[in-house]
Amino acid sequence: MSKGDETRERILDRAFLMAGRDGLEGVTIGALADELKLSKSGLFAHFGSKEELQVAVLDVASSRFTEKVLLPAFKAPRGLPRLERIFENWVEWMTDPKMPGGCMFPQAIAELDDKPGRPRDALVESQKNLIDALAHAAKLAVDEGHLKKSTDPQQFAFEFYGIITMMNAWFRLLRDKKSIERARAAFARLVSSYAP
Amino acid sequence: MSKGDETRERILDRAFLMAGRDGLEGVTIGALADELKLSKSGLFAHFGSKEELQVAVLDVASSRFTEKVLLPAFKAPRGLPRLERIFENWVEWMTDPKMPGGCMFPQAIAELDDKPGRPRDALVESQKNLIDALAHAAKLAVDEGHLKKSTDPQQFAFEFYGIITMMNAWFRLLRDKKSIERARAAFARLVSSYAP
DNA sequence: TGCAAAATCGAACGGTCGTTCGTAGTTTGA
DNA sequence: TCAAACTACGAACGACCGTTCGATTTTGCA
Repeated sequence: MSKGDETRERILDRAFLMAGRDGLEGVTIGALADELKLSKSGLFAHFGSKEELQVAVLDVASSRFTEKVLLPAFKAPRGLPRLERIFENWVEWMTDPKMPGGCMFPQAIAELDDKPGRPRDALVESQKNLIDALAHAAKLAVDEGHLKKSTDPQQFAFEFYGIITMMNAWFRLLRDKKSIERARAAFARLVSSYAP
Repeated sequence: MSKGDETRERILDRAFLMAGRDGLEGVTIGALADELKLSKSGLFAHFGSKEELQVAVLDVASSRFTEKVLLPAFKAPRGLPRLERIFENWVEWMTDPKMPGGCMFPQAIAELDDKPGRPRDALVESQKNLIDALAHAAKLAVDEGHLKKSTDPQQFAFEFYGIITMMNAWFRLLRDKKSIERARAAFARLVSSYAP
């Protein structure tokens, strides 16, 4: 890997954390350069525009999410066990102390939902992929007979994601660790209400 | 009402809308002054600091929410009918075309959750009040025999709010009108899974 | 080892940010 | 009616924003 690519990775690694704390718009070229002891112009040259930097950060975030939450769950058998693994991995991701500012996606969604552009497009695509992956896992659970036949996988994914989203909001804003147990209870109830 | 108070209301009314579109941090003194054809300094004098302006906007938002979503629901009989009214009022609030940028709370939560200060405190308090109001309405539904006795009202409020939050995210980011129907379906399932 | 290419830098740009201050105009109550 | 209080203004501030550009250093291959 060339020196330039190495630097680029270092930048994105830091930007990824910063985005969780301060939002995508809060990832500032100057602040980023300071933290990494680079010059503003040197850092800037790696991306050419702030918009490209944001897209790159979003790409990093979604590939890390896939790597930490989705892929490991494939080691669990398809169906309910895999859904449960996704859930637990996701909880861990959202509360990971190595990401003190938390996951950047909720913030990015709020920031970009009314702001057309390449970053928004990138976010929409990654969120659609995520939802599809969830719905697919739910479909497998139906096929395995773990969820009842009439289950709408997209609806299941919607409710699944909603529980996680709510947990994150309470956990971050209210600093309420009970939110994790609440989320687990909600997930259990979700699963049982779709039971065959 | 004095002239000054009138101006202050005009400012907050516009700021309220702007915050839904651009976030609390995006409510800029300069942009706000331009839209209202006021001078920056004239507008600024009404609040004394940006932080105070943010607190004022948050206060406006939570009192409008109470007025539009919670209070009208008191006309419905306590218990399930009232919960359903809250839900429908809330859906209307979230998708109100008179608030083109949507509700500012999800954005404010994401923005402020890692940023200590008076705006965060104001937001936390208003969100706690909201949750308590929801939990109280759920408690009444238990008392009325509309939900089973073992129902944890706070847990019910958590899941209720989660459905709304998810609906909002999909509706805003994916521009998916189906999200409203998904939310209604999720709410129905929530209620039925807590049925006595 | 030499040299082109790649990477990084420093200085400067116009713009916008929140904020301060002295001043002018307008409302309001005695 | 008249002065005091209130309201709004314009100009300027230092700080930071993203971005440009030419110079300088570092890298990696022939």
